[in-house]
Amino acid sequence: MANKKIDTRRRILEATWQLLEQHRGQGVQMQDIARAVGISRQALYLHFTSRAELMIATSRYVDEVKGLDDRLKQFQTATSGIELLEICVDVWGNYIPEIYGLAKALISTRDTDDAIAAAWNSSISCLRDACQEIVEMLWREGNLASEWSRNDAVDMLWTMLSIHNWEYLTIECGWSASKYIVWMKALLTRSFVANTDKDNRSPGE
Amino acid sequence: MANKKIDTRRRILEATWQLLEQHRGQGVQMQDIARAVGISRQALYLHFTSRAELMIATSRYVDEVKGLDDRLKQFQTATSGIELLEICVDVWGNYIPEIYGLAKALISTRDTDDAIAAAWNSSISCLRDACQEIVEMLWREGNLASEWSRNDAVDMLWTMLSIHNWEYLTIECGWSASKYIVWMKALLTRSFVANTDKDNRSPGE
DNA sequence: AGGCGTACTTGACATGGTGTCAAGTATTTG
DNA sequence: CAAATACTTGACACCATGTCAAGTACGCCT
Repeated sequence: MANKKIDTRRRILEATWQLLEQHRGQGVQMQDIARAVGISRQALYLHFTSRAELMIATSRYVDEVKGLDDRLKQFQTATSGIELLEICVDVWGNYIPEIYGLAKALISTRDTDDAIAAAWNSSISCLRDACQEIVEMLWREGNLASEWSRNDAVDMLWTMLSIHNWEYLTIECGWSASKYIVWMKALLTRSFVANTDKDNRSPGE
Repeated sequence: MANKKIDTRRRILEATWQLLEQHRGQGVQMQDIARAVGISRQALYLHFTSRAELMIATSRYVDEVKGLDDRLKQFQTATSGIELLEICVDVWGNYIPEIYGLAKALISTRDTDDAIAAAWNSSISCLRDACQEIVEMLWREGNLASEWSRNDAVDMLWTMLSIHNWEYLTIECGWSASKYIVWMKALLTRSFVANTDKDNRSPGE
């Protein structure tokens, strides 16, 4: 069958992902990946020209399999900016644990590899888009907290949702993934939404 | 003079810091440091047993020279939790640009080197302490936004002030250091302080 | 069955940065 | 003068990535 090569390629991608997740993106060598697949180290280079390319391909593979894009489509069910914000934190907060290792590996090498930096940016651009949508919707409703310009709000919201912040809270502070979701929602709602609960401030201020 | 070695050591630390800042903590090799000092690469090992030790020593040197600890002593002038929070963001926001390169270098190697991880942690522990103080003071005044437990608030506040967030906003989003300070203050005040401006909620809820 | 191509193996070797070692040198100090 | 100090130089080991050449195992086609 002509598909043997394609099949091996897939097994490499799968193994790479698994290993990265298991080791939180650190200390995974070409050696280890080859061993996990059951082929020689050199054979990896028959499928990917370099470690960087393998990483990028893995990122694309995971995008396909896990589909953050698709998940964010749940957005279409939202009827308000606040709801949009909450769905986004839900989706994102549930997504991160599945790709954390890979993400960490990409992030730590992007400083030295432009191709990886580009791959990473394109892979999370949909999060940035989501932030934009949220801010836009809040603003249209007059619910964007008054002090924020729309651009600044997008920047800040996007920064708040960075994987690093998830890492600090869950790994360093020991929060569970669901605790992260609950409190990140609370923080973002307080920070970006003008009218919370009974609290009725005039948007003028 | 018996101080020649000590003097060289100081020049190495200074050069290391300079180079790290210039290159944002990336791609600085032992080679480059030696060249900057005007000694041979091997001579570095007469002063520091490894790259990691040099990094740690540099971190301590910068701590001494720049003294985040001391700067945070301005805290004693604060009369309210809100003021404390604002001073903290001021001090921290003005401090980060001076140590960003070094911090980035430490952060990126701490995953693989326990000694560096420990050094980094101890070096920013005073920030964590400051967060604790702020939350404590807000809470005593009844100004800690009601939904937060004190521990969770400290975790979240500390996360918000991470260097990564500064990096995202200034380097990726192009914000100036002072814009960071202004908006980070705005965000944190909105997020953690119960009574902003004319808004007078009972602290009970 | 014979021949061919694909997918892989094996061993060797280049590269680049870190770290070590031994021998040598220049300057200072008692 | 002699010994100690601070450094130089050249060589080499280590480790992960990446390359190369020669060999092998297997399926497929006629």
